Amino acid sequence: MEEFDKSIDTIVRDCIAVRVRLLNRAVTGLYDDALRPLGLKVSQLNILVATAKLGVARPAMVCEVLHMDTSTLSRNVERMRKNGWIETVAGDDGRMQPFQLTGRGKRLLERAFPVWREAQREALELLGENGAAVLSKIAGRLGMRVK
Amino acid sequence: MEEFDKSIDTIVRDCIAVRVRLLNRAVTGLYDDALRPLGLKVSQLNILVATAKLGVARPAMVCEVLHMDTSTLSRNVERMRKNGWIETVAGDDGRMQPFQLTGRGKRLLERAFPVWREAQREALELLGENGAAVLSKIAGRLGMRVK
DNA sequence: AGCCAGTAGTTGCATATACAAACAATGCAG
DNA sequence: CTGCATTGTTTGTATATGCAACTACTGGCT
Repeated sequence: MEEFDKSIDTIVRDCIAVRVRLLNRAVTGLYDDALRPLGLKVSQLNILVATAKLGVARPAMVCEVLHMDTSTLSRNVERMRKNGWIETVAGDDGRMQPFQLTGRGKRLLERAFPVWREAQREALELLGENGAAVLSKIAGRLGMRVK
Repeated sequence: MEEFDKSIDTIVRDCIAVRVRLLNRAVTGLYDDALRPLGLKVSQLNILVATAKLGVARPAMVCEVLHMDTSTLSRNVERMRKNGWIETVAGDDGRMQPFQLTGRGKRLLERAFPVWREAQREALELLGENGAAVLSKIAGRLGMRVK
């Protein structure tokens, strides 16, 4: 077999990025489908949850926890602010743009919880208990610790 | 503790989507960083590899293997066609838009291979042998089989 | 006070992603 | 052989994502 074909087969057989991205599309779709009736996407749910957990959240904090680019979050926050789910609050340092949940955002989260649980059940079925455990360990390795 | 806070903690502690998406960002970044000097993104590499493997690829086939929306692929293909990496070929069925690698696309893939290997090494370090094995099993469960 | 390096966020640009709707070609039912 | 359901792809629209460049603010150094 040609050298080229060997390389291709290696990538097809082993590439971690292909699999992670595939899994991401599948799992994201699972949650997005479930949340669609609420007009919410799982990406936004993640941010709402992080905000709820933090009380008053600063963009840099959320980005660090979620390994997300600040520009990505910036636009997400803007959309969610427009939706009335979060509101910016004044901070002592003028550079910061801290934000927190609104009452409406909190009510949305309450409605989202049972929906999330069902999607979570399906995702767990896909990954298996072991898969979920391994995933948690890897995520922890990436510094995802939310106390 | 309030019911609301319990729900939030449950999501923070267990949510599979958060972790999968976090891992996706981290791993995609790893490969994208490595491939940047080639002007190539890992998403495009995936498609080039699939195309190389298939010889003549039809959008629907690639989408099925990668669990990707056809519209997503459509735009990717268009970009890569503009870059001269792939070319559309005539098919017997007029609805289909089959495509294949160009010489230039093949040469790009050849140059990409050693770069991929290095990113793959880093990704493997992040996931661990066990993590990679578990991931493969899950991906297989999603129907990712490329013979 | 005034400059400047560092820090926090936002904006410009490009790609990635998906749902829904439009489009195009096929093939079958009558 | 004509209408129509089916199939394969593209387009419209919206969100997600990240790099690079920019803006805004702070705090220290002089």
